[in-house]
Amino acid sequence: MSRSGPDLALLMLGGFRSLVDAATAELAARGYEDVRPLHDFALRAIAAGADSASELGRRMSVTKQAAARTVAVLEERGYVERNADPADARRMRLQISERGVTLLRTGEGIFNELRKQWEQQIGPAKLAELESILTELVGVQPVRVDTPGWLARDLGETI
Amino acid sequence: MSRSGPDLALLMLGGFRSLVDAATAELAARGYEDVRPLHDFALRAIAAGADSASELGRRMSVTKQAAARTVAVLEERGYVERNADPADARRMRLQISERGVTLLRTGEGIFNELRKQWEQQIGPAKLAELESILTELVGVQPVRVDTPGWLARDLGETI
DNA sequence: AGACAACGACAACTATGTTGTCTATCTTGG
DNA sequence: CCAAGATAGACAACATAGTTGTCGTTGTCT
Repeated sequence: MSRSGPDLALLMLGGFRSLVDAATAELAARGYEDVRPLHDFALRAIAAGADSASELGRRMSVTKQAAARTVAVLEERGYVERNADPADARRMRLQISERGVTLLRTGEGIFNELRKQWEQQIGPAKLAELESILTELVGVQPVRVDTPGWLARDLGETI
Repeated sequence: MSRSGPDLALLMLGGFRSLVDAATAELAARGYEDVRPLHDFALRAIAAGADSASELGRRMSVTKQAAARTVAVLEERGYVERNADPADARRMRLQISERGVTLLRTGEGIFNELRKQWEQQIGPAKLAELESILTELVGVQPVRVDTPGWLARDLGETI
């Protein structure tokens, strides 16, 4: 009780990490060893309509150069495809590959399983309350995921 | 309602970022422009008893080399002092400087203010509930802060 | 005394970000 | 209808984290 401000921040970081670490480890176990959380977020942004590197950069609040490099990695690993845009010769249209789609589905499934585990741990009412309070505080606007670094690391091994 | 697993993770990330971004910006405004969240965490670990680079590395779940570099930065910026340990010639004893102490105090105050803002926004009962639920889920064990990258970035400018 | 462990330093590498510059291409307004 | 400006993507240089591996010095323990 009477927790301090810093503790509150750390609690939320802990919750986030707890989920993301577990999800990353599980993804690795299912054969997606080359995926970092950052890649998942980028892929989601592409799925949500960021169909060019520059646009992806905007959505992730990152420079287009950084976005282009993330795209290059994703392409190299077979999660997205880049095709020339027939309507605009400057652009390379991004498309999620089949492998990318199954990755997204798998990731979503894993997160949902983790959420279910939490639900069993504390009960549906409390989980709903947690989500409701967080939503009230953080808002419903999309969270910025311009989150380089540890989000980008392979956390599975370090546990 | 019926939020998904990924959303839950993002909500907690959002909450954490919201606090940390605001705190970093406020610290910068108060004259601590060269401080990243990572530095604050490291300083707290040193204050909590990590009095050598290797020990700091252990506490932050990071290699001693990485810890030594963080220490070097903190020393360069005047937040910690390194003195030869009279009892062990291999070690450099870490001590938080006066400036470091005031930084820690200031940071703590800012986080507490932010927490108070949240309290006013949603009411003390809900905040207590939030903390209680998170504690139940995340546990009381210290959260690992081996969090390179965006935690280390100067988030104040990018808002 | 000798074997082993630990501290801190150095070097090389990875991953992600940034700014700045450049070319090619689109768009728009006089 | 063409010149000026905006935008897409690429390249290069650099910053800030992290990692592994190696090494010399110093403690510790049998």
